Amino acid sequence: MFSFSILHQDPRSRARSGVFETPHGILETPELAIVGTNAAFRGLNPDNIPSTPIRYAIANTFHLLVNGNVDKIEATGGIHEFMNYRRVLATDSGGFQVFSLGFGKTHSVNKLGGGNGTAIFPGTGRAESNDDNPVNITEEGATFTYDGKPITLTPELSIDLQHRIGADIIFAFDECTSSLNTKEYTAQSLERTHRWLDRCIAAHEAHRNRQALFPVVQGGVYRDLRERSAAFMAAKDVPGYGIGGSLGKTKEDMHAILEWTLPLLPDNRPRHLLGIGNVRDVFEGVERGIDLFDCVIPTREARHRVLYTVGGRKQVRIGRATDEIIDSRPGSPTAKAGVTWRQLALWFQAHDPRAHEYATLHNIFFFTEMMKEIRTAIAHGTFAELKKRYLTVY
RNA sequence: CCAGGGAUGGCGGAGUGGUCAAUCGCAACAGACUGUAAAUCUGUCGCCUCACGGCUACGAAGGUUCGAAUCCUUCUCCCUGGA
Repeated sequence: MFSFSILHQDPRSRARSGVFETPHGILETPELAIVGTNAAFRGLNPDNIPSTPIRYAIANTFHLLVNGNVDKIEATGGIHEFMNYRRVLATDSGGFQVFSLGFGKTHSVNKLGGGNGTAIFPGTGRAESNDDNPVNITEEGATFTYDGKPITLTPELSIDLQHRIGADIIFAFDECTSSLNTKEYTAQSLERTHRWLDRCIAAHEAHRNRQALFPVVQGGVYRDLRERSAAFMAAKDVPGYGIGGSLGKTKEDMHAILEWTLPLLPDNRPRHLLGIGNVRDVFEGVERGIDLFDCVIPTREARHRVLYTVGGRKQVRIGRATDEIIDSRPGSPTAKAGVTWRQLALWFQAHDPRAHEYATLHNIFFFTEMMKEIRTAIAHGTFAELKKRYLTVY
């Protein structure tokens, strides 16, 4: 169970394609997980999930917990059954929420960039201390205030919840740091995340044949911390790895982080770059040896009327709409249903749920096709050409 | 025909003598979004100008006033009751 085989290695980069065996079938890599935080893909009618080309999905332990879904999932016989999705599925540990509902919230930072500017919630700007963090992080775990009530997530609880949820791949409970944190804080956090990892591994021992536990490399933008973290995790007997945390303020930062850490991880294990990416980042990640990704972009931007096409990102606007089918390639959901740019724009205008449905189906199709092309290109030794082709418009 | 009510920028709908080119919502337009606090958020949104500023505007025409989307008169149209 959970064996990973590399099928093709790109001769000109660290890109590789492979297969990861799981209880819900083989996961061909590289692949991008579609995010279904609360055991549902936002915008999609659950009835459509089986006919979707999704081969990898990720849900979220924290959100499933606070929404009262863990018990329901357990009662249904697991998350695959619960969400009517029978392929490979992961759950995030809730570690990202330690950041996104805590420091990230008060300082309007995301895991990329330097805070503010792109964040939608007004923040207080730069802060060096962690004192005003609404999430209280201690050695034991992290305490959130949710609906006025405290909720404490510990490594043991996160793992137990993830057992009950039943995804194929689960992530260790970690703290995701941001670029606003100091190196001192990042180092402390990193050490704590390492101690948490040992607790996660211990809590998971009895389930290791049923679910794959991936530790998450942290260390922010600091080379020595990243290397320390990667080395610490590489020494663990685990079926795969996550790369998480602050990936810096620029693309170069993210590339450097990958170049520092990936060579330190066992080559014969899949590496999942958490929360990334857009088209460009997927190519840059694959080129540096990333096998798995997950990102809200395909689904979120679809709801925000951005569609991904072979010609680049395009916003759905009635003023630019044509009577062309959105994507006429084989397997395209908009081709199958005959959805034109104009039709989709009219649905958005009327707040018709089909707008979200087809925009989301389309973006999922686009990213799924792109990942397929990446795998094929790696097999044929043409990854560099494919990357170049995509990056002229992305 | 009588009695009421109403006509505001693409639409809905505030405003009821000056601080009104006119709150707000929708639509439109230009964007943002990277382990989902996100069907969200930011900006523009009468015309001319980079801007200062100018011009035309609140059904129509007159009038009162230093000043009117706001008050008065007449007209046009719409809605609700009653004949």
